[in-house]
Amino acid sequence: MVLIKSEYREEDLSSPCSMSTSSLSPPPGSYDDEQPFTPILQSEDGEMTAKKPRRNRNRSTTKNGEVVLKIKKTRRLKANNRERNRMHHLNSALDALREVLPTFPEDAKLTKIETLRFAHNYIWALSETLRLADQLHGCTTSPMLVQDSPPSPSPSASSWSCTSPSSSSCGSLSPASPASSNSDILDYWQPAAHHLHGALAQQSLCVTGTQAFI
DNA sequence: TAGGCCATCTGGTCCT
DNA sequence: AGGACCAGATGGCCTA
Repeated sequence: MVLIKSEYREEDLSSPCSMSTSSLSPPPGSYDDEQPFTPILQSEDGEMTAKKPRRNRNRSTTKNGEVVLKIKKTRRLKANNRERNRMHHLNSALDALREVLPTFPEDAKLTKIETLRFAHNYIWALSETLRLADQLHGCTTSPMLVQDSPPSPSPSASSWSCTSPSSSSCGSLSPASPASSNSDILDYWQPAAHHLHGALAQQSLCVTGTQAFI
C-alpha cells in the first residue's frame, strides 16, 4: 500500500482547473505506445500445457497488458497530483513572500518573477541600511539614514540588483525582467525605502538583523 | 490579436 | 521502487 501525501484527492483531477487537453489525449510515446505484452504474463499460470488453447493465452496477455497500462496510468495520475501539490506549495511560499513585501498600491499583486526580484532587492536594501546604521555607531533615528544612504538606482547603474552582495545571482535574475527598467526599479525601490524607514523608526533603529528579518 | 503570465501535464533524472 | 525536482510543452485568461 502506497501512502500518498498529496492533499488533493482523485476528484480534484476532474476539476476544470486541472483539466487540459494533454490529459485527454496522451502524447506520442506515452501509455498507448506501450507494448501490451510483458514477461509477467508468461508466468501467471504455471500450469499451462500444450493442450491449453492458444486463445486463452492471448486473452490472458491482453488482460495483463491492460493491467500494466492501468498501473502506469495510476502512477502518472499520482505523479501529476504530487506535482500539482508541489507547485501549490511553491505558490503558497511565494504568497507568503508577497505578504512581507511592501507594495503600493496595497492590492497590487506582483508576478512571480517580480516578487523574487523585489525580494532580492528589498533584502539587500535592508542589509545595506543596517550596515550603514552600524557605521554611524549611534543607533539614532535619522530620516536621512534611509533616504540618503542606499545607493540610488541611478541611470548609470547597469543593474540595481547587481550591486547587491549576492551579485553572482544577478545574471539569472536581471535579464528580460519586467522590473529591469529604471522606472520600474524606482517603482520598487521607493515603496521599499518608505517602508524601511517606517519600520526602522518604529524600532528606534536598534535592531539586529535577526530581530528585524526573522 | 500578440504577448505575458499562469496552471497543469509529462517524461527524464536524481535521491532516499 | 517511489518520491522530489526539473524543464519543456500546451492551453487558458487577461491586457495593451
